[in-house]
Amino acid sequence: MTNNPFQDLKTLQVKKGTVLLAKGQHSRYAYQVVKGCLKSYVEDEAGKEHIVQFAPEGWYISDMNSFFNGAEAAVTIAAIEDSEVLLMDRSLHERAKSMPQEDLLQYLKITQNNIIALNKRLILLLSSTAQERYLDFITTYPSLVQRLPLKLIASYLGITPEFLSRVRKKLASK
Amino acid sequence: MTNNPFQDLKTLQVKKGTVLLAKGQHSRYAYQVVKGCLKSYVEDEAGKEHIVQFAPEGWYISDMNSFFNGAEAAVTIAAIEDSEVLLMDRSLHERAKSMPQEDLLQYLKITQNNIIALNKRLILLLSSTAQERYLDFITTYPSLVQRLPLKLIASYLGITPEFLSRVRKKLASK
DNA sequence: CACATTTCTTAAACCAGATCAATTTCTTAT
DNA sequence: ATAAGAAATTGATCTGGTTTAAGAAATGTG
Repeated sequence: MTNNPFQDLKTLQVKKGTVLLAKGQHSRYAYQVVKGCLKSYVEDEAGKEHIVQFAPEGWYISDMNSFFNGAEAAVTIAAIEDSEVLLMDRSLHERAKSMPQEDLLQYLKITQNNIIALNKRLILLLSSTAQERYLDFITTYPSLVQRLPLKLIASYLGITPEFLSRVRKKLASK
Repeated sequence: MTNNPFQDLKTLQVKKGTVLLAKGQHSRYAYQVVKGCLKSYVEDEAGKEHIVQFAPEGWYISDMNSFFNGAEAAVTIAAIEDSEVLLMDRSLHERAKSMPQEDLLQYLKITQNNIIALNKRLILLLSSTAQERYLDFITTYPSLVQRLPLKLIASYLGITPEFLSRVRKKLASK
């Protein structure tokens, strides 16, 4: 995002694997990724990780319910590459109240795009097979396919790495 | 929602089954439900219906990508009960640009709550069994459980009516 | 009221995707 | 370079949920 409505942000360098927000914590920050890539995820009872979101360069990531409403974070946010992130403090969000109209509208726009993306993902999960979701992923996020380990993509798609491997094999044989 | 930022809305009475927005159309309106209940859904290749959202009294429903960005609607919106809805015209949304700060913030808040709910649903779909999702549904939307046919709830949960029936039988036997 | 239509349930066969376990790449650090 | 761990593939087996089909219960409608 050029022309960021939040100008006075602190930069943070994090190593791959660093946890920026752990489930259950109260989130003080939202993160904008300048370089590298973050993920947010939940763990089920069996300890299996399910990826909610990837955030490569230019993307925001946070636990919105925690960041906006002070709730306990439902997700964990961690770096999957060495990354550089901008910290957007809750107080900055509070300051939205006194933000210029134009910045507020841009903020609103970002939020709306977020909803649109979430809705698309929801529809895919509800109505498509694993193969269809994978095909959508590689066309929607071609650069991420190159970059991310397949097991993370599988987790995002809601399938096991083993099954993704089979899906890919089947696609390759065509 | 009390204190609606959009005051000058037109009311519409619709019979059960009425389609307010069909997939592929350009959505002119977002709908606020005053009475009754709407649904938005997609159909897969097999013609099976998958419910994206229910909108009972007080809820908003629209195809955001169509409403905000003029895209073709991905979902169909229809009444599942005789309903009364408020029409929020695109032009009203455009007028956000000249909206008082306070109204814009309220608008933003609604949008953020929407994201939070979508995220919760996504996490449930990714990490829970059909039974867990049903249990969450009956605690989160107890009034809808009374009111809606089970086959619609099954569609919302991402399972077949037959399997929901089995889940309920299993739960009842405890 | 009776009849039609839709909804809900039950059961058996079936399938997409999971699990478990072993093997083969691919990374990464030393 | 090489060792060691992590990622990816493959095969065998299993399971949560689907499909198909049929009957039972509820709901609407002339």
